[in-house]
Amino acid sequence: MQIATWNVNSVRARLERVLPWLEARRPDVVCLQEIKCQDEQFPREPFEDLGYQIALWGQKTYNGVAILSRRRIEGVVRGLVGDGEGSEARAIACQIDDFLLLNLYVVNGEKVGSEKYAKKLGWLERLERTVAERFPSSERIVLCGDFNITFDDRDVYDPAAWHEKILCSTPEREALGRVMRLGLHDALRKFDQRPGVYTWWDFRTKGFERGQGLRIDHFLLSESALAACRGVEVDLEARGGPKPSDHAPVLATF
DNA sequence: ATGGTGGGTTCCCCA
Repeated sequence: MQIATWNVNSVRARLERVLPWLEARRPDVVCLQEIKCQDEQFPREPFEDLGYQIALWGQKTYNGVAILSRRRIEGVVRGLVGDGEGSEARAIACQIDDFLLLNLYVVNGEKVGSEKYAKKLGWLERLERTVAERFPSSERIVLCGDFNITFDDRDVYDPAAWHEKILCSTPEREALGRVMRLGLHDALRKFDQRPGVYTWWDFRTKGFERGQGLRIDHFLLSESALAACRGVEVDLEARGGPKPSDHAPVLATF
């Protein structure tokens, strides 16, 4: 079983990259973030034609998350504990086989100390409550998506330049750490301890062309899921070529 | 220190 996560930065704008990629890689499950469309605007047919069921929580213009699965999707839950009417579409959960899956698009936070930064920390607190209440660590838990947080300097191309900047600040890392402490493990680090594994590169600075990226897309697994995990791979090829997303897909094999 | 690009919307926001 292979599960992928990919911030596609608009599913409609990315169709010509995502569909051939699905045909080539054929992952069983794909968690998409930033689909940037409402439910009724989601291009269902081409995915269904490839054999995928779809669970989604769309939103106009911003955010939006979707789960594609070749295996039966059960028990779909949108949002986090404490989400109200009008909450942003940033989280969707379901069960597939014996995996409890939570697909996340964490608030970016813009700038340390900003209003959006405070919102990010508040959202992460609700993520912590959600995992504590709905994702018992005794189960096979898979949290994946765009966390918009690096774990440590190995995830950052220029740690000095990014020191205490957004995506790298101590309060963000500690907030994510409190989620991890509920019994989750950073799956990539089971297989690769080296610095320089990145999943996102800024368009504006031509980050990918310069090899300047950050690792902010993660697979966080409970103990039993981690034990079943056989590998985690970033597909760099998908970040190159015409009209790419600014994120590469990450695949976990079980 | 600033702005660069890219996506979606609507005359600008978000990343």
